[in-house]
Amino acid sequence: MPELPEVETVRLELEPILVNQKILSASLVDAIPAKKYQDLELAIGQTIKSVNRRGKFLILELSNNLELIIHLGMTGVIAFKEFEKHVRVKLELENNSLYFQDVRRFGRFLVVKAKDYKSMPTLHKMGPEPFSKQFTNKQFFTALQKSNTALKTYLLSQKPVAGLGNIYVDEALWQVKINPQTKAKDISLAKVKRLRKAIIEILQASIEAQGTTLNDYRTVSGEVGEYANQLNVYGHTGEPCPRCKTEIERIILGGRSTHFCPKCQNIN
DNA sequence: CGCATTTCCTGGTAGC
DNA sequence: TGCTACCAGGAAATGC
Repeated sequence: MPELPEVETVRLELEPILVNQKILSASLVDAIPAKKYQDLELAIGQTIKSVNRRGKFLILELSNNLELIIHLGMTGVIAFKEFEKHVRVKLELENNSLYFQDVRRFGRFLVVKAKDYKSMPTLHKMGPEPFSKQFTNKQFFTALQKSNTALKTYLLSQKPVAGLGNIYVDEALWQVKINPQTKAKDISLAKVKRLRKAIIEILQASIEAQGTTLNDYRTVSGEVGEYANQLNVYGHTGEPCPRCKTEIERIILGGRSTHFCPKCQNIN
């Protein structure tokens, strides 16, 4: 499930291939629901000026003050070769063709006016990038103070910081020994500082491993991400905690699988 | 408005 | 072999 490290891995591969290439055509194949594939015809004839990322969204800057927004959802994969099944978009470029595959249709591929994200509430209200100077201890603490929700659930909202999904939230909270059910506003400043640091370090380490492949995620060149080998709690239900050997528990929080060590991450 | 819950979607798999 | 039931989760939609 692509989160920030997986999307950044894809971005790093796309950037040198796409920048300064013109989009010659855009075709949709079984691209349903239509709402997730809007206005691609506006990209035809435009040149890709830059390949950026905001949280889990890829944002391709086009020459006519438009942006091509791509979200991989759960099963989105981008490549420069044909897929056998589940292709939704083909972009013909000058030097090659980009294909977007999405088995479960959670992904999006659409053109919007630059910086106009009103129709995309998550992107519109997204917190700072974790590697930016805007992501500070003060900002993070202030953001968390605003929410009465379980910390894990609030982190998944993308509001306090961008890019975290189910895997990296569980990993970061285990790293700093915070119970995922703790209310966001109850986290002390000292713990917020450690959590901020852990988030940055874990995301960085995963980018270096080209992300986490559990099932569908692939890099643009078709490789798997190797960070799955470094996960401590996600998907490790019933296995011993790498720190204290207590069995890792799995609960449902905000409708999502949540993995944690009941001893290390005891409610305080 | 905040927060909780439900919905979308399909392949893989467990159980029979 | 084939059927049903269930699970995975990011973001949007809906409900309260």
